[in-house]
Amino acid sequence: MIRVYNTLSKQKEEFQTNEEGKVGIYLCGPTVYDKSHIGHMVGPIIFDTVKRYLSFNGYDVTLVVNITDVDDKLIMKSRERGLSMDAIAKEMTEDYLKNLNALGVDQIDHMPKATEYIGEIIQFTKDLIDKGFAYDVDGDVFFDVAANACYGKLSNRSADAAQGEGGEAASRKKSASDFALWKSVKDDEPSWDSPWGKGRPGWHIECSAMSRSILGESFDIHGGGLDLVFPHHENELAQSECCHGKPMVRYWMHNGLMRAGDSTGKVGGRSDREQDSEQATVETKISRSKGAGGLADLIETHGGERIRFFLLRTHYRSTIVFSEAGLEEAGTALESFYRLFERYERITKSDFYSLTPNPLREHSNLPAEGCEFLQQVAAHRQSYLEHMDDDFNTGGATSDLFDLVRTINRFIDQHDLESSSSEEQLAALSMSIVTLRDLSAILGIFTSAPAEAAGNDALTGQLMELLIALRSEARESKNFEIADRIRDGLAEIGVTIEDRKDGTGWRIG
RNA sequence: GGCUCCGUGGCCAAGUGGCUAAGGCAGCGGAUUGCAAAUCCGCCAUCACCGGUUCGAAUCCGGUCGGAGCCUCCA
Repeated sequence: MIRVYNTLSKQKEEFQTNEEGKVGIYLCGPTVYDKSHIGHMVGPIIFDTVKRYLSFNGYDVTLVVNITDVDDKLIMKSRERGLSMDAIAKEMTEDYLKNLNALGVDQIDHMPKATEYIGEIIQFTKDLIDKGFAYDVDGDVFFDVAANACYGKLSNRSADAAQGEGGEAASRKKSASDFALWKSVKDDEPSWDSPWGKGRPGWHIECSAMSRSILGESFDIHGGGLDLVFPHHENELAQSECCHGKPMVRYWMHNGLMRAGDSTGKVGGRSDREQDSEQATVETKISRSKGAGGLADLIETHGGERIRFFLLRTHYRSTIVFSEAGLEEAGTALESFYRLFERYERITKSDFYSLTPNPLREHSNLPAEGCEFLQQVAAHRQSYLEHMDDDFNTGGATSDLFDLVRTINRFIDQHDLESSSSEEQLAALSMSIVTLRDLSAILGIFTSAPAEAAGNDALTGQLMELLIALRSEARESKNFEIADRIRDGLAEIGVTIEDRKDGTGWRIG
């Protein structure tokens, strides 16, 4: 039984779907007015993993991540850069997609853009007016919060408490907490025709319209960052439920925000931007140290797998404090997996990455009767699945992966499989490795071989063979001075030598 | 001011009423090794503080201190 924490009820609930075997997930994606930073990647990685796990459990999952490509910030950016809003949105969407790809996020089924759903948005707005939940004033349309008795149930606020200054449109609103569904055009802003004149959609309505179009009036999971609970999701929920007269989603899931390690405030948050504007000259340095910029750099230096693993080691609802040191540590931790995969390949002559994971939980059971080793593997697998069943506890689940690695290494050591092995032993080893393959695939890690370290080309390989041969000769004749000089010299240039029973190996790093 | 959340070993981090408080990084001791590397074995916490509830609490309740988020655009 899978349990999911629901922001609406503030507790974990048994996971049940609207439609047998099917799951619809809608995740609020970015407003594409600037390059994405690492904080933007948290949600996609988590919900990519959620989909993988639900699919593993036999559900047919549809994951939708929207792109907001019309909004105030985009309009400002477009004036700033002298480019069309469309051109900026396109550029930043490409950047976003490139980053998702590098982080192994490949489970998204639909990426609707607000500008492609203007018709649906207008229809939704009309529906709300017809039902008495919205009103139009001078070309603007506002949602009438007072007409919605349940307003505030997601963020636990009363309509009064929810009202801010009311913004620039305050004078035209009935109440300061009312929010725009449709904004009348100003100056040279991009606009579309509507029953209320030229204008553009408000921020929240696009998600209500697009989720309805793709997933229906009521779907299973709605995700986003914790910062979206109010006002965005509160307003979305109000719009959709007033319009349809039924629950919009079963489970509201919110991920914790990423925080910079060297100062307060979330990555990409308000203080970030204030600092950036005040100290434009050192922007790069500040942004880099806070992870708010240079996501491409981070991916370049650390690799997507390390970043993904770093995020998944923490529970999705907690705050993650970003630091490059944390990323480094995640990288060190991943090394033990890579070492084991190499060991497996030396023993079986087959490639870990060419193994096909079992797509379904029920097919990934392993026959462990009479074999203590496989029983231990099965126990770790069981523990892993229990962690994941419990509100997608990826942090707990990774510990089972490490346990699995140790258990497999111990088995290899105890039976000295690197020297000789029986067919039974090889079969057991393979089963344990396939289990590791299945479980890590759920987290979206180890899906493909890591890129070859820079400098590892054919010539290097030949030179290394030569050096290793020379060193082996030196060792055989007990000339350890020469042998160690070779090894230490290589260490200095970043090459590690490993003397194993079946020969000497080397690696960069 | 209102609404949330968090405080577990040197660092990161699971666990939210009951077997010996996961796992990772770092460190220490041992096996292995010519010495290393890799691997394995072992060691390293009573859970911010105070009080309460309970047969029993890191886990529930109250308070104190400390930190974070939202209330305005935000993943």
